Amino acid sequence: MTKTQQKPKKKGYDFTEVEPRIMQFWEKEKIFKFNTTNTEKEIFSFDTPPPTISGRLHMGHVFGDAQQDFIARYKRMKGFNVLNPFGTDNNGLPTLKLVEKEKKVNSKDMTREEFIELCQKTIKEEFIPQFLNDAKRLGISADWDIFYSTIDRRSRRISQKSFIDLYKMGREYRTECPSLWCTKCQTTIAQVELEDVDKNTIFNDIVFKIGNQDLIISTTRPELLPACVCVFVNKSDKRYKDIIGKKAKVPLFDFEVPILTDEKADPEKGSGAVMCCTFGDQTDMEWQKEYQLEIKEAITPNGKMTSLTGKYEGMKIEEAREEIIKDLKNAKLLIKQEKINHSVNVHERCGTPIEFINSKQWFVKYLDIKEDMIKWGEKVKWYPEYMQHRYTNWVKGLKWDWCISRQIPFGIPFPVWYCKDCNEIIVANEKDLPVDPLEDKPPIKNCPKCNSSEFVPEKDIMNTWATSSLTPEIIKDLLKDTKIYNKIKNEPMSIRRNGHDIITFWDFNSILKSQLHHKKNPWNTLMINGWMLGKDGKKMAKSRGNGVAPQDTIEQWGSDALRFLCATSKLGEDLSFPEAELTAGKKTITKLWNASKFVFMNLEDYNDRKPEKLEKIDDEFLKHLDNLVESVTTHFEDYNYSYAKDNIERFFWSDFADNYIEIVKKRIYNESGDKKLSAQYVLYKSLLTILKLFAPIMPFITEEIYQIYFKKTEGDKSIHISNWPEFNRKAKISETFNRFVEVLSKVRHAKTVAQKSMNSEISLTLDKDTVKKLGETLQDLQDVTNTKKFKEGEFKVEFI
RNA sequence: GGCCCCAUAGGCUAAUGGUAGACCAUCUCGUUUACACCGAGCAGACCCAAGUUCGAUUCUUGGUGGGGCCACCA
Repeated sequence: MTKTQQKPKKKGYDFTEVEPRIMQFWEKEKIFKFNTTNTEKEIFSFDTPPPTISGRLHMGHVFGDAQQDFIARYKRMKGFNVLNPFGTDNNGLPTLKLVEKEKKVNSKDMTREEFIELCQKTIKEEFIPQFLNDAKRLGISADWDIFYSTIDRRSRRISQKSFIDLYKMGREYRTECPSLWCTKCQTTIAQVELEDVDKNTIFNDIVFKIGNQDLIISTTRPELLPACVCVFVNKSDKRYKDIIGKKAKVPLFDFEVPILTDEKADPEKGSGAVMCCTFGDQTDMEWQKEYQLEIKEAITPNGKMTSLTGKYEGMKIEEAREEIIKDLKNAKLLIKQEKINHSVNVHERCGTPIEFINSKQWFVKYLDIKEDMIKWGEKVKWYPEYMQHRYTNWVKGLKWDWCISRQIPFGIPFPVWYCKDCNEIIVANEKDLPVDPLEDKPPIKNCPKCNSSEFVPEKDIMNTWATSSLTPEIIKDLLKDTKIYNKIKNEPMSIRRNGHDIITFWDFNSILKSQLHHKKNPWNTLMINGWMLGKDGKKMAKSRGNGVAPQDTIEQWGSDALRFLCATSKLGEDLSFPEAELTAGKKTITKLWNASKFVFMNLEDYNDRKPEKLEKIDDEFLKHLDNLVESVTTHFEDYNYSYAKDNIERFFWSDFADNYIEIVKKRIYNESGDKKLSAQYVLYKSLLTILKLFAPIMPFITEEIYQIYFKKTEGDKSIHISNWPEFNRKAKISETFNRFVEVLSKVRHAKTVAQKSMNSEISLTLDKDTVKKLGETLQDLQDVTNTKKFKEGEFKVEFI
């Protein structure tokens, strides 16, 4: 191959070279560093839900993170001292599963300490660096030095302290009660971790005997027969009038249960008679409480039948169900089977139907303060506003206190021991935190109640949200040794941004904890983002194959283009991955590059001077620019990044590139002195303004252009810490500019219709009124339309 | 069953009590002092019904469709 055949050097904008370089520049120069010594500057702080690291950054992260970053960059340019920390969530089940899979280990074969160590090591070395790199590559402007993990020492300490404080406040209690239980994960789960799944099942009509009389009971769960404690019928149900108060014999198990009445027994459903087992479902539990029914446990925590079930003991739930059905058939006690489809509550992580298992669990008590919780939600500024309904509806629907204990080996332990003799609860001293009761000794030698010296450690760990709900505390604690700490420690953070799917998780729990601890909300504002859906309008999922990997998109289109796409939909709304926006974004980037190149080609003799007097059309254009700045600023203030983007984009393409540049071309080429200088001044100023307005959305291209052309004259190290453009509220737009553009487009139309080129020479006739309106700008109009002969009269375009 | 959001051209979206503005795609024409990742231009849309109104895409109610949350689910 000869030298002449070498690949020609790319002359356009090459994001593959620019973006990684700019990314390194930001990091090296610490452009996004939170100033911890300047206590004067107003702070704008972000509390972001830390992503669970279970692989690489995905589109879901990108969509929300990008939207937050638009705001972070805007606020920074607005002059705020922006606190934009970054955290990762890795103290829960997903991390446990990930590490077990990745390291091919079983957590049960290891001590808790060993496993936690392995988790932290694996996550820290193998997952977090890659994840953070992806986030940096997207241009997330976080201060990477302010970093936490929800399992690190600090988080463990804060989480345990929160537990102890709430316990001392009387907000936490431990009790034996039926809890939502996953027999696969072998842990209690919270209401919010449930998912509905439609399942095909069989509705069985089973015969109970009342003396010689048959009573038909319909059930989907015959395996719970041994746990049956009574039968309910509806008072109004005439069929069963005579049997109320009598006893019914449970088939196969031959024990008798009373027949009671309750409004919840629906005569329309099944036979109208329902068996109550403790605990088959939530209604059973409510009945148990209401009627003080005996508690019978048919299922063990690992999903097997108990000794109560006699010959079925040790079978799995499904096996026992099949066996019992078989035995009922043989005994001729099963008279009908009907296939039905009903929805079942399952554990969202593993899909296992949940059971209610009686066990000792820790709870945060909050059902008594529902009214307060609703009020606290009202004090937050919600963007968009309607998202508050989701919070309020959730609080209104709460039926359980918050069960915060989990029976998994990995997580933050309860800082609790129990007296072996009297069960007295011993909590750790605050100064010893974090502790692991399995390893550490209790803070006292003898039980204060019974003087016993033997203690049993609590081996459960706390639910991950018990910790994640404390991220504002964790973030503040990271800054404990800095000058700025006093300024932030008692103030709510400025904003939390997260997806609408976790309003009931993080937002709710965070508000609750902050209010209980400090009687204050954790932040002033909530910014709720929607989801990035697949191209088919459905949630991106591996199983659907509609996922798009951000790494691929960035490689092919660049981060700016991907961010541009993320700015398409309104705040809070879901977006079906609009591939066309990548094209639009890329075009805009190229156009910015070329327009800048053009502007500076013509500014070589400019030297940053301001003309004595601006040409009329230039002055008018600046007023338009002023209006643009005003509207874009307003939109960003309301977190309406999509409107902001739309406004800038339109102005840049249409007003600036297609019109203004064309208008001043001739003047710049042919004139000198103020006439030329006026155009140069406005080109410089308007291009800089456009770049600044675009900077929050497309940080890389705007930084590159700034560095090449503007840095020398403007002086700021980076466009992202330069000042946001000011606007003049008095900028009233006269009719001149609009009339000018109107005539221009009419001439262009005429040329198109005549199939002439845009710079074909013409003879132009304009009416008197238009000429008057155009005033001094007439010459510019003649230049841009390439008018060689001009006269007054009825509008006409003639070709020469 | 209760609640929330959405419904505009082929796709994605905007504004508005007086019938709608972009962008992508299509089509036509043009193209050399920034840009064929270009320019100019044509064509194309307010889910249905009732009500309020001089007038509704916009407000109200109901319906239909899509998304979500909650409850029920023997």
